Amino acid sequence: MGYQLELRHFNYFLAVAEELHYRKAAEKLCISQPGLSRQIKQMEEILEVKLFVRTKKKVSLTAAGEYLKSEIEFILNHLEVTKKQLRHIRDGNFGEVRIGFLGSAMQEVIPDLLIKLKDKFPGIQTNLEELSNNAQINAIVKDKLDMGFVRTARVPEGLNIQPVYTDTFSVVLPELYPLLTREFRDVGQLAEENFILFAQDYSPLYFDTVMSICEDAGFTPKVSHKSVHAQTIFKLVENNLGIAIIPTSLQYGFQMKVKFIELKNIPQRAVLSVCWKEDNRNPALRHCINLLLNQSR
Amino acid sequence: MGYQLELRHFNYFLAVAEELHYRKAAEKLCISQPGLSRQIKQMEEILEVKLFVRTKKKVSLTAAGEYLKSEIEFILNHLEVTKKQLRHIRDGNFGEVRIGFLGSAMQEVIPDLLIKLKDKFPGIQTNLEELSNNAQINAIVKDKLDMGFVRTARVPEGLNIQPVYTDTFSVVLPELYPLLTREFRDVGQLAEENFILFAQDYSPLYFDTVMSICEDAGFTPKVSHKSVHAQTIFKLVENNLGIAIIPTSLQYGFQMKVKFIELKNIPQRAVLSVCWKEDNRNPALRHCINLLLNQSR
DNA sequence: CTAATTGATAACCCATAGTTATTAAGTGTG
DNA sequence: CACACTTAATAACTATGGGTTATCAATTAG
Repeated sequence: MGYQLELRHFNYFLAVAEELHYRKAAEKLCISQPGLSRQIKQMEEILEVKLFVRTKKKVSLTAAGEYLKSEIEFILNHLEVTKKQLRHIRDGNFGEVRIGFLGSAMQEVIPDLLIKLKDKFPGIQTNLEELSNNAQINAIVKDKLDMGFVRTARVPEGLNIQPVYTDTFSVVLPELYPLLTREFRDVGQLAEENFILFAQDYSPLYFDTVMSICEDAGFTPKVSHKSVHAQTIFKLVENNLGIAIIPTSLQYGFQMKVKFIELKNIPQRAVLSVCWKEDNRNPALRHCINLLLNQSR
Repeated sequence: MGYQLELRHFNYFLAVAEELHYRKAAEKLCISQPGLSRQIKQMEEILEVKLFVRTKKKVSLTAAGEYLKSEIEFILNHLEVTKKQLRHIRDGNFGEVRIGFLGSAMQEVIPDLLIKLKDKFPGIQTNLEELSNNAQINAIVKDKLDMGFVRTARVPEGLNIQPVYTDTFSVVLPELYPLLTREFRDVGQLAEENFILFAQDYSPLYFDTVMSICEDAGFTPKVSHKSVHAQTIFKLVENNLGIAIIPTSLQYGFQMKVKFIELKNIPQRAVLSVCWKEDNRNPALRHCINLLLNQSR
């Protein structure tokens, strides 16, 4: 009767909603099954809404339960972030920003940002994680990440995206490849080679752009290998397994027996963008974004 | 110890944060003061963060407490909205949309929307509230309102705005005013009259637009009265206390002894826009916005 | 000084979360 | 169909800890 909804109910509800099995959920929560049953029942009474359908050995969510699940996930995650921020504030820090990035952002943009952050906002903690374009965007939507460095043109509704670094492309050739830089005119000369590219699902935009570079030069490349790490690509090139086209800045920081020819005369550019959720409540994020966008102009 | 944060703590914390006085807060919560003291202390232990400073008869929030207050307010409000939505889903309804509006939106746009909603989504409940531009925008930012009908050009970051109805302006004159419609050429003829306008802080854009209409006609109007209700303005005009310039559609629905002359030949238009929060999680809102934006094109 | 605030502490009580034991109902096998 | 073996719900009990009252220490006001 005069009961009150509590966070405990939320955790119990989520466990059942995930397992769709009272005993298993109770085990996961380290409580007994009847206790769990009663709490869920109580929750339904408090909310005056049926959340689960128990029928013939099967537990399933009602429409309302489905909706509640996503909202509770949102609230509990928000709470976790808040707790973390609280500790940062207590320690005299301003907050934490969780940053996702593609490996290629580590060459220029991220070190720059970190140095400027340390200078202007020494209190802001950073938490870096290397992820694919899609993984970053999903994490940002779910508030698991505050911002991401991606190579993509379109993002879901509710996300903002701004270019922060524009790069030419370069061809990567084995060190002893019989073509001198001064003899190089355009990519068409490499039409017969095998190409090694970043995997399409890792960065669809990159993939399409490289294809368009080749098409502009009048051929369709034979793609022999796909990889997600620059190092792997360079290694393959070094071993004469093919050639590659990559964003120019990626060449720095590797010691490989390969040579680079920058494609200055084509219109395509590799654009690295920063992406964040419009309504992210993390105040430290705003400072980061401002630093990034002002420095690049 | 192995204590756990609960919603109860949130409500207690908010009461103390608002009253800044344990006894008064305890009274408001209908519990005893020692109980409240203990719960707050426990909360600080769980979070490992001091939330209040108790010093010499005065209770005040720490920086962390200040931050937590705003986050808890956000979470509890979100929870209330979720509960309401749950009941709508249970009742076979799709959800509830809380709509704010300026009085002038009630003539055309809102009745239209409500009829279409009833037709296409009979399950969506609406909750209408007449508010000023600013009050609406603040409420939308704080998730107290899902959408608003405003006359303004700029909105804070995170809000979307789209025009839904464009209107000419009309001059409002007393019924017996010695100027026939066919004699009317431009507003300049009314340069010597007193003007009655909507209050500037009620709708800054309207105010500026009317000023620009007069300036284009080569004079600066003498503003004698400001009001927030169309009815009041008409009443003042009826009693020869001045003349007005209003969005044309406002004239419908009133029985007043005034006449209207539409200003068809000036470029200014009164634009009514719909405004909503980009990341609003209310699924019913999307349907509303889609209905609105499709119908107006 | 005394009186009247304030929030914190201590000791107690009882509501209720969580327990164990059991039941009812469903599923599947031979 | 009887059988074992699930499942979640129910009943009765236990004990944690939220809320209570009584009191204290500290500050402020007169």
